[in-house]
Amino acid sequence: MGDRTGAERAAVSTHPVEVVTVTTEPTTLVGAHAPDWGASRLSKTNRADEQNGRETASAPPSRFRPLTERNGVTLRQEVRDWHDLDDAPISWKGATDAWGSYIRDKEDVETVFEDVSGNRASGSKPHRFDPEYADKQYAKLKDLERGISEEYGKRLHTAMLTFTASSTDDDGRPLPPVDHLDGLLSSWEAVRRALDRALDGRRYERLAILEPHQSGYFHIHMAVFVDGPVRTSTLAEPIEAHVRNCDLAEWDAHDLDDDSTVSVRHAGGDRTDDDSLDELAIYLAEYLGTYGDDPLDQPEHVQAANALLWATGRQRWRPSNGAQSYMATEAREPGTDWSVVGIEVDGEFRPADPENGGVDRFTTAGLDPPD
DNA sequence: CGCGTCCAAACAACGCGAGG
DNA sequence: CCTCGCGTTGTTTGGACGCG
Repeated sequence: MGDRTGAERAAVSTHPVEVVTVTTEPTTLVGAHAPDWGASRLSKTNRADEQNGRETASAPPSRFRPLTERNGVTLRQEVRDWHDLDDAPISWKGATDAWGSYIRDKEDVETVFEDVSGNRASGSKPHRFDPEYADKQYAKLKDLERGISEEYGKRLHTAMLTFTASSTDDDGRPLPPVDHLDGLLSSWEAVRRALDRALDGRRYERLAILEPHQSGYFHIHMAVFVDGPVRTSTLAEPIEAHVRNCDLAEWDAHDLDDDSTVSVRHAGGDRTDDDSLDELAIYLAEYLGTYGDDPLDQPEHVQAANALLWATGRQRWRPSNGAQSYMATEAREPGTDWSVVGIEVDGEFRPADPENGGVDRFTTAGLDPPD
């Protein structure tokens, strides 16, 4: 990883002027002047151009679809099509590029802070696409494994459920990716309810995660941890609920006899059974940190999928509350006496922009007639 | 009664900001 | 590196309820 970072830094150092410029306007970038930055920052997109230049030739048609064709979808300002009079979104490919710019700007800002200030002011918090964040998630996953296996002991059974949705319309045309994602999740309430009722009276936790397919479209993997034995037929109920309630879900993609749809394992049976849990960890870890330190080094379809999460604000991990408590990282002791810094607040301090609490968004409109 | 949705409260995530 | 706060959005949860 040191090599990659080194090469990256070297690349950055060849454009010192641009880097300095960036630090002066990190807020402008995501603020009111966002419409301009696509054009004014072409010089900054060198790395992306290299990658996209390679990918463009083989870019699937889906990348040229708009993010959504529906009204009332709230997305980041960065993926707004400012050339359109209506509030329409840009293409999937454009959104992926915008996501890449966002990632790159974060890196640049952090780097320059260290260079200029000299007093190690250190960069901002890592965003959720940073490998550091992925490391934390992986650590949390291991905490979940350990905690739940200790708690359930030999009774622990694990299951993996897979939920998919067709990424093409009736004519075989690739769907707008946000519409596909929303469609995929449209059955979520029913699925969760079905699972809860199917396992009524039994103790269980779950962790669902959105994972990109090779196409860049998402599917859902749900790990279920049950205190006691479970039949596959029991866990087929949430699958059935999904197919019933998700318009894009087809039965042929949810074969209940297929191990990839529903698989149950008795994790606590034998002595050398940590395999199944490790299998789960490895399985999920494939999408966490295996592509190196740089989010922009990840495969194109992973970046495209991340761009969707970024544009929509969707969260990738969907743990049950109980699972979440197992994943809680080292709760801070309230009794610890550490010298209280106490920011100079007492009502005096106010943020520069109290109006927006984080991300600028817009809502699509005028795309098609409402039902 | 099975199934699905609607709702509100509570919690967590996320992106921003600041300090030592 | 660590620690905070703030504001908005996303998600879980369980009760309630409508429907066939």
